Amino acid sequence: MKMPKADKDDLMTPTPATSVSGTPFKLGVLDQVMNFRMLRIRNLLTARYREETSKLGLRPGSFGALAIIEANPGIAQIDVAKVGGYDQTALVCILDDFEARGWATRARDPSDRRRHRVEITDAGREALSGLLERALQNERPARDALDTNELAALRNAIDKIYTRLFLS
Amino acid sequence: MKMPKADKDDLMTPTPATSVSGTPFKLGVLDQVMNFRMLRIRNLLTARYREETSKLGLRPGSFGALAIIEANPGIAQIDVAKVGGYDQTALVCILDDFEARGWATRARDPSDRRRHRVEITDAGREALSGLLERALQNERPARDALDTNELAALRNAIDKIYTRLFLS
DNA sequence: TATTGTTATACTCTATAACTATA
DNA sequence: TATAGTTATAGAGTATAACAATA
Repeated sequence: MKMPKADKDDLMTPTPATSVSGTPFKLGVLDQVMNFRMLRIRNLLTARYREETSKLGLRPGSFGALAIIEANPGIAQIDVAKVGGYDQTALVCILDDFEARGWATRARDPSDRRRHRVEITDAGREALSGLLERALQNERPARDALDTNELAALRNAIDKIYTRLFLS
Repeated sequence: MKMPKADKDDLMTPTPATSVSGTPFKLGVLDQVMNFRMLRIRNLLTARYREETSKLGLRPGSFGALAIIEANPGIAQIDVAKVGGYDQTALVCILDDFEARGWATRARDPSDRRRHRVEITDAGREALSGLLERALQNERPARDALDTNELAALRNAIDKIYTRLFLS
């Protein structure tokens, strides 16, 4: 049976066998898949963070939405959805929650009354600051695994990929 | 209001503003969060692949499970779950599906009759080959965005982080 | 007619607990 | 008593369609 091989396969040396209760297991062809490698560390990075924020009753994506609202005063809901990659209907729940917490306000746009201008409040900014701190603290171990050059290289590679994928 | 800053912040130059229908929007503090950057490209990478495989009736994780079974002949279900990071009950459905398709077999382990030894079939290997090809084809644009050195640096950084996170 | 926001709904994924058979 | 596998079920997340208000 023939298995396809990744391009530049020589760069893709196998991941150390995953050890479960002393016995080593292999990942097989998954070693060739870059997306799988990224998935694993993302799952590890996100698990604890999700656990913490869900205790606060926050939906996944709340942090991102709040950050986008803070950075773009008066942005319309639909643009928050587009920028953050959310479903528009999911945002309705998130913003209902933000209003209930006093983190953001909705107001009709006078120049286009279909639109709701969304603004962050001072309480929202304070909450955002706390959420950012948690997020940074959460990925601290990942950052600390790399030296300055390695971190810069990772950042460079990720942004190059994003630019390529997003613009094509 | 004070916002916390990421360590090594100087390396984290802002992402180019995301343009939606001509208007540029900012990502604000999200620029500092490495996990957010990785999330965005992973979502882009996975979207099309998920779409294709779900048309085939495959559950998310089927590719990974099949690869692990292929690489570890006779592995027990619970070890597939541990290695791949799956919920054990989710694996039951995945393996039921594999058996129905003739991709894998389950058999009692004579030395411990609680365990099911899982083996891939020739048809399963063929299916795995096709899934791998799709996965590699899917991330081709991401690989092509990087030169040889950049790809090696990305791989190095990801594996260093994984090793650190997994062993701590 | 198209767009923004909303509601309702259905479908999927995940997590939990309970059950069996084996050790 | 603990483990491997299974089943059933409830909860959360996501996606879809339909609707009201506005352009």
